[in-house]
Amino acid sequence: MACLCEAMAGEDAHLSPICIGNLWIFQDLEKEELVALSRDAKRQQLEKGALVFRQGDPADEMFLIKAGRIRLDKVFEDGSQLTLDIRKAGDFAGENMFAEEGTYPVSAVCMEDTMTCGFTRSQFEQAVLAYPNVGLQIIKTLSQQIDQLSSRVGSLATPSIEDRLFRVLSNVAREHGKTGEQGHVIRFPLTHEDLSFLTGAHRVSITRAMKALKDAGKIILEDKKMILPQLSVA
Amino acid sequence: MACLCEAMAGEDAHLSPICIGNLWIFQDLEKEELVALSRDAKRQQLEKGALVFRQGDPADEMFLIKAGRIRLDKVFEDGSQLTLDIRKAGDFAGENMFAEEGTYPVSAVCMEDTMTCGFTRSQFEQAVLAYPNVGLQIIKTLSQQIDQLSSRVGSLATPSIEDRLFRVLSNVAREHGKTGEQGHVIRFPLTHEDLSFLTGAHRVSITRAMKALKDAGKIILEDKKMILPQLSVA
DNA sequence: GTTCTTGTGTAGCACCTGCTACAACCCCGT
DNA sequence: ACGGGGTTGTAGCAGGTGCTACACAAGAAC
Repeated sequence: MACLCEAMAGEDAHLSPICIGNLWIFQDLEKEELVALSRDAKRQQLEKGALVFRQGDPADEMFLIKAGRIRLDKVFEDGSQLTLDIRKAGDFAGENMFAEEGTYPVSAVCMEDTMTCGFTRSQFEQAVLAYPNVGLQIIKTLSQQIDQLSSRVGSLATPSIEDRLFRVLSNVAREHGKTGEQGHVIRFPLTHEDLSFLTGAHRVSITRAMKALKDAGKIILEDKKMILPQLSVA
Repeated sequence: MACLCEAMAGEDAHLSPICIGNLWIFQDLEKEELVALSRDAKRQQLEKGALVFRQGDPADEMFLIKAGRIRLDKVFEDGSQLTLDIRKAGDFAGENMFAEEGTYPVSAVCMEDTMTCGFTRSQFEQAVLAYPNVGLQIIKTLSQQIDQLSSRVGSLATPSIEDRLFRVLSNVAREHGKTGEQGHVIRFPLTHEDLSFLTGAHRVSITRAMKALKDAGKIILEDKKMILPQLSVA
């Protein structure tokens, strides 16, 4: 099935091969349904730094990331900020719309130029009711997210910043990294400030910990890439 | 509908009013279906300290907590231990069985004498396929869990133990507490060791932080209950 | 090139936390 | 009443972390 996104983005865009048309979640939908969903989906092109949605906004839409990378930031009552997750092309953002409450608990910030494909809650609910297997697929996806979040909770509970940082980097590498000869490789830049929001640690402490990890050989910096040699097994 | 659990547990048991028969998740099931599910469900009575399931065990069953309280513990590669969540009567445990992998990522420990009602993955999948709305309900539940976990990630990112502890207690109070005149009240005992596993902090640091919170008037200890006065609004 | 911005590295200090050790306490069963 | 196990509280020390301030490097904009 032809993907409308390609037509919109142009030929030069690096789109995720995953389109609503061939997305595994919708594998059981009938052709007419797919066409309908695909037609109604709202495409959006956003450049680096733009917000897909803002924490506190009413949540009635969910986004498939066609290209780019999105950071999920949460600001707490005391003003502290934290990055809960980083999503890549093929992932979702805004799945919180399933909950009844109706506001996004985080802000979605584009870390790169990004293209999204949006669906409303009602579109999804109709799809689930018509094709129960769609529901099962989503349930599995959400379960996996819970697993990831649990592991993230574990990372943050580590007292030592160095260990904490390494765990966070390992998670990022597993999610976004490609497995090279030397281990997992993170191919996009993460500033020390980014990492401080991911670990909940002070920026300067990150610099210290990074130096320690480099000296210990646990990470290798090349160009703008980061290599985690010890992660080859996991 | 009569609840088979009551017959099993006896009249004196303090059961959750929520039974598989009247559980909101299954509100749309036909009577025969309910009877079938209810009949096939495996009841289990466990005393304090017992394990419902163990981290690493193959996960093909999910448990509705009829009575009691269950702690979800995770042990990490480095040996450190952490309590990810506390579930009460009416909640689920083991929803990770939805993910494909097939092993529980945590251990479920009974904090009190507990009664559970177990369902297998296939039972659930059949129910979802037959009654799509069941799938929607589960999706919403899982979404809410993701929200909770996110807030937990935020709690653990706080550098100050005192703040971290207070956030953790607030979460527990919101989940398990009853709203009294003075604010939220936690009615079951939590040892400092329990709290250290919940916050990822040293036991002695918990004692220090508890003292500070008491002195600051943020928490009040009475008998075995804990009162959070400032949480009246949230 | 120059300037501005953003990111990185270093230094030093106050404070907090982890850790060990031990004392006091409470509850429970004998 | 008397132990005994588990829980809570106190003390002191070493080390790590947060924080501020500043110097330096890299890259973008002009």
